[in-house]
Amino acid sequence: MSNCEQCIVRQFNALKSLTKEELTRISNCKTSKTISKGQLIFDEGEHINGVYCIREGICKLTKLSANGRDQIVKLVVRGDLMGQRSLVCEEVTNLSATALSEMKVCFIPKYEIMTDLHENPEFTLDILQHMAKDLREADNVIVNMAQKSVKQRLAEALLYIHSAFGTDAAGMLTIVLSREDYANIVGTATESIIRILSQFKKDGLIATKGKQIKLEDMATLRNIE
Amino acid sequence: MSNCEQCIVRQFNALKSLTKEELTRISNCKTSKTISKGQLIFDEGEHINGVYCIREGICKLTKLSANGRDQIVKLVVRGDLMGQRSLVCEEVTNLSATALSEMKVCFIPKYEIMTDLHENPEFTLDILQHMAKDLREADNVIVNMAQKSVKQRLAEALLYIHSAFGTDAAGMLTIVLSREDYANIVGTATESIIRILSQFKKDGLIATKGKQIKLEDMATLRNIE
DNA sequence: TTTAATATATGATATTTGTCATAGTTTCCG
DNA sequence: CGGAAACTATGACAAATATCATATATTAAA
Repeated sequence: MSNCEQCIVRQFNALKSLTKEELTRISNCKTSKTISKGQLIFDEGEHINGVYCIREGICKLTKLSANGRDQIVKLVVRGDLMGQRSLVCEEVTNLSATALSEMKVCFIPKYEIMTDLHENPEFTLDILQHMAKDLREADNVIVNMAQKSVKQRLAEALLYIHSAFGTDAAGMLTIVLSREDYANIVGTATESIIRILSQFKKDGLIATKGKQIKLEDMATLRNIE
Repeated sequence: MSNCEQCIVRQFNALKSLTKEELTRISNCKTSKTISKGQLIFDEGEHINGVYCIREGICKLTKLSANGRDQIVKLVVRGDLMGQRSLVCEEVTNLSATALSEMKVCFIPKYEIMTDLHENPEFTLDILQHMAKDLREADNVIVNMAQKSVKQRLAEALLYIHSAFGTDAAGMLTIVLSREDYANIVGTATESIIRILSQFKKDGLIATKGKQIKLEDMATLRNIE
C-alpha cells in the first residue's frame, strides 16, 4: 500500500499543510480502495465518519430533490478531498457520491483528522480556503440557475468541464457524461439537453462522437443568446 | 464606543472562539458604524480588507448576473459575520451588501483577524463550521433553483424567512422585503411574484398588510403543487 | 450473435414563466 | 399638503421549457 508521504495527490488539497509527523500518522491509519464505475460511494444521510482523498478517477456529488430527480452539485476529481463538510459540522452527509469512472481513493477516519483540525491552524485554514472557494462557486451556480436560460446553462456547463477537467489528445472532453447527467447538472429535462446539444452541433459549436463531446467554438458558446 | 468583551453579539459567531487577549486586541482596532437603510455597504469586486460583525439590522448579499439583474444570495442579520470568504481567500468580494434596514456594524481590519486565523485553530475551525453550514445551505438552494417551480421557490422563501428570522407580535414576518427583492431571491420576474402572492392570499395561505406578510397556512405552503 | 435494455433523438402539445402595456396605490420629500 | 417617484396589481400575449409519444441507435447480457 502506498503511503501519503510519497503521494503526489496531496499537493492538490489541504493535506499538504500537515506536518511530517501528522502525515505519517494519517498515512498509517488510512485505507485505500478501488471503486468501480457507477458504484455509490456514500448516500445522502449517511454518517461517513471520515474524509476521502481521490487518487484517481471522477465522481459526481448529487442531491435528491423532492420531485425525485437528482441534481449534480459538484464533480470531484483526482486530488480533491470529499466529505470535509460533514466532518467539520459533525453531521450526516447532505450529498450522495457516485463514481463516474473507475476510482482509487483513500479513506481517512474522522478521529485522526479531527485531531489535526483542532491543533494545526495552517491545515484548518487550508481546508477553510478550499471551502471558501467552493462556496464562491456555489454562489455563482445559484445566480446562473436563477437567472440564465437552459441553453446558457448548458453552454456554461460544457465550458466549465472543458476548463476544469480538460480534453484528451483529440480535443474531446475528458469527462464523459450521459445526457441525463447533463440534465441533472443544468436542472432540466433530458429531452431539453438532447435538443440543445443537437442544435449546438448543427450550429457548429460542438462535435460529438457517441457520448464524447468536443467544443468547437467556445467564443460563441460563451455568448449564447 | 462599546467593546467586544461586553458585546453579546459575538456569542452568535466565530468571535466567541477568540481568547480574551485576542478579543481585547480586536476590540481596540475595530471601528463601529451606523448604516442607513438602502445604503450600499460594499460592492462586488471591491477589496473589503476586513470583516463586518452585524450588531443590529439586516442586509442582503447580492450578485449581479450577466443579464443585469441582481440575485439575492443570502440575508445577513444581527450576530452574523460578513466578509469572511473574501478574507480567507484574499480576494475581492464576489457579492455586494446592501442594508435593508438601519444597521449598526463593527468593522475589524483584515490584518488583525488574519493573525488569529493563523494562530488559533479553534477560531479557524469555528469560521470553518459556519462556512460549512453556508455551503450546505447553498447546495440546497442550487437544488431548489434547478428543480422547483417558481411557486414552490416562493413558498420556500417565505417559510425560510419565517423560520430563520421570525415574526413580530402580530405574526408578521420581521424581515420586510419588496416584491422585487422576493423576485431576486426566487430568481424570477417581479410580476410573477406579485401574481403568486395574490394567489396565495386568495387561497388563504398568507395575509398581507402593505409590504408586511403573515403566513397563515404553513402546512399547505410546504406542500405547494 | 441475437435479444433485451438503455440511451439518444425528434415531433406534437401543454404548461410555465417572461415581457410589455397600463392602471391603481403607496411612499417620500420639498 | 401635493406631486413625483416608486411600488403593486392585472391583462394580453410571447417565449421557454416540460411532458408525452414514438422512433432509432447504442450498449449490455444471455
